[in-house]
Amino acid sequence: MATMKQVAERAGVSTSTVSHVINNTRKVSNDVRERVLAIIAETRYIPSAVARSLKNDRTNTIGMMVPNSSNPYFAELIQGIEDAAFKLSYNIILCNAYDDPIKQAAYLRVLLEKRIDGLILVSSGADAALADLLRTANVPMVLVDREVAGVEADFIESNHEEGGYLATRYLVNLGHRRIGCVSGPAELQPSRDRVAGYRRALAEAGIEDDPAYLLHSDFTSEGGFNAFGKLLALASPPTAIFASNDLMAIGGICAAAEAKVRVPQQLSVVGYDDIALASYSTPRLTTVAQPKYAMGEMITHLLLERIAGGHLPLRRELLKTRLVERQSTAPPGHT
Amino acid sequence: MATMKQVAERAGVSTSTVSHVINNTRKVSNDVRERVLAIIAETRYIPSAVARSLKNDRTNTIGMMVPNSSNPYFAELIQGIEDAAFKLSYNIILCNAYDDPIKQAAYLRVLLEKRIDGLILVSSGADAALADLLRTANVPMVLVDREVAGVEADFIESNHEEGGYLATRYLVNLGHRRIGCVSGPAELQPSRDRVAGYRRALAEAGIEDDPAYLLHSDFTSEGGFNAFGKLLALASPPTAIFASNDLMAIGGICAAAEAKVRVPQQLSVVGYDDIALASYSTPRLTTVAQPKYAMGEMITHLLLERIAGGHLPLRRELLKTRLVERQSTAPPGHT
DNA sequence: TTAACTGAAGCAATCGATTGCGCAATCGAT
DNA sequence: ATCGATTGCGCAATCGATTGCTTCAGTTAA
Repeated sequence: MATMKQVAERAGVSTSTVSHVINNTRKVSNDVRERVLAIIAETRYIPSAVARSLKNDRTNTIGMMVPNSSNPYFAELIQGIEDAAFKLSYNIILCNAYDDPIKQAAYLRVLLEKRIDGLILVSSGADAALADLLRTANVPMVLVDREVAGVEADFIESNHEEGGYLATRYLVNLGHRRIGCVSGPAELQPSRDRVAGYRRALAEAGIEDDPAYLLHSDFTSEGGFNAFGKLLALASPPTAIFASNDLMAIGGICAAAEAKVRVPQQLSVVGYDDIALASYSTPRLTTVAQPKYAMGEMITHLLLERIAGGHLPLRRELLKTRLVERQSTAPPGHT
Repeated sequence: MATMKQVAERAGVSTSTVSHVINNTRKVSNDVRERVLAIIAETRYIPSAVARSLKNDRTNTIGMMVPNSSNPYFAELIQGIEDAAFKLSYNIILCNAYDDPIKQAAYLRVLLEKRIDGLILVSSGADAALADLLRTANVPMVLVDREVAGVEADFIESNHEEGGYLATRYLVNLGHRRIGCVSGPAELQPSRDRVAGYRRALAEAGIEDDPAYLLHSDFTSEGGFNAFGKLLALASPPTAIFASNDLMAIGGICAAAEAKVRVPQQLSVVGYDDIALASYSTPRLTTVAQPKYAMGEMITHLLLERIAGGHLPLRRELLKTRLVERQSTAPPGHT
């Protein structure tokens, strides 16, 4: 691979000049500029970002740590982020922590060695050491969905409580009284928030909340399948279920079908996230939409502001959710 | 951020020594080693991978270009790759080209500037310039699923023709004669291969293949929805449809439901890819499984061999597919 | 006692860019 | 013709590691 020095020699100029024609950073005579460009084309020279980064102390790279990019929610979120980043000429290094704090810490270390300019973290859990590392690394950072104890940083999430509330209230308004909830892992704050919203809607409707109707599961279709199976096997099963994400809802609908329970006629289901597939699953899924793409853009812009520096106050964004009515819900007893 | 030089000074040794204790690359007395390690811990020194890369000419980073990581097929493939890479201490820079050759070229350029050690490319189309760039960049590379004209590189894909054949033969064996096919974009070789397999199975069964039964669409659930809608609106609609990926199959099942066509009783559907959700969609989707995770591992290992160098012969791997029978298929006219 | 070794650690060049400083040539004005 | 201003470029230090070569002190053998 050609280097700038070689280009300079062949063009009979100094490396400064080559550098300046590449970066348009000071006036170069047309004559020389064209000569240099010709040599660059001829030698197929490609500047080294690593050398540049060493000098500049910027890599134009941002690290993105997520629990699992196979979850469409994260996949779609990543898209928004990556799109926005691309426009601003930043690249994304993607890391899947698989909800494993050890793996997360290992990745984080690598990201810091690679001198990422900023970090987007959807945490898979963190101990004191991690928080300490994060704090002293002093890398611009935005936290998404899950806060990290002991770390102060910009934080973005959608309003999970409101989402849970909207979903449940919708079911209540349809006339349901026996409303189950399949929540995500109990230790995750978003799960808890959604459950809180669920409870608020129940309370508001004067419905006593039956602990048997609340199950925790992981955020997978398999988890949803199993949890729905349990709820439907109850002596007095719910007539509606709020699932904490669309994957679980879809898995749950499968469980219902196998239990010969028809959705939405005998069981209404509301999901969460509004992944692309929700519009085309069978039946089309009523769900709480998180503005994923917009979130992705906002996350990116927030992070880049942080990177740009200045002493901005800590930000905390709570984005609105929205109920999308489709066909997995109906009044109870409907046929 | 502390530098190695600062660590060296505080420990009263030279940077060489610090470097050697960090990398375990030559003997250092216990005395000195411990002193250095103590200073490293105290100053929270983190070595700079960018400086190291400049010297070493290796970044331990591999670039991954895919059309769209929101497609669960790619998302799951990426997981396999990322997992394997992590174990071998490589990181992935993820790039979504969105089937846009311009964007792909722009990304590629950036990846080359960043001096990735290797490239995994699921191409979104390439012109001569791109092929030229790829060839002269001379970066270790493995192509996945889609070849690039004018570029010689290792190539991995699953046996799409066989997959199409397996799916269709299965439908034939169930007794179907009117079998539709919703293929992916016509310009993609995997789409064409799957269609070829479909045709082979039809021919083998002595079924004339009706051009009206073959539709092309993009690889999304929306595309599948629309295409199925058209097939079902035919005067003599198919009793079974082979969809070229699971997203399209799921979207198609939604279209069937809205057309009051019951799956599998009135319409059998076979998908392709076996994404995680296929097991839990309604009905559970019969599909052709691609060994995504294994492919991901193989891709990674192949690429790392390439990176390690030596003049290995060009490789070309065609992985076996497998039909997974679930509940979206049944004999025709079945009730 | 001395020459030959061995073990431990330092020196300094190097990787490929960026950029402040300085120099020479040309220009315009008087 | 002279002088200050302007234009166009080159020199060389620098970013933070890695590593071949050297040096120095302490051992061992003769």
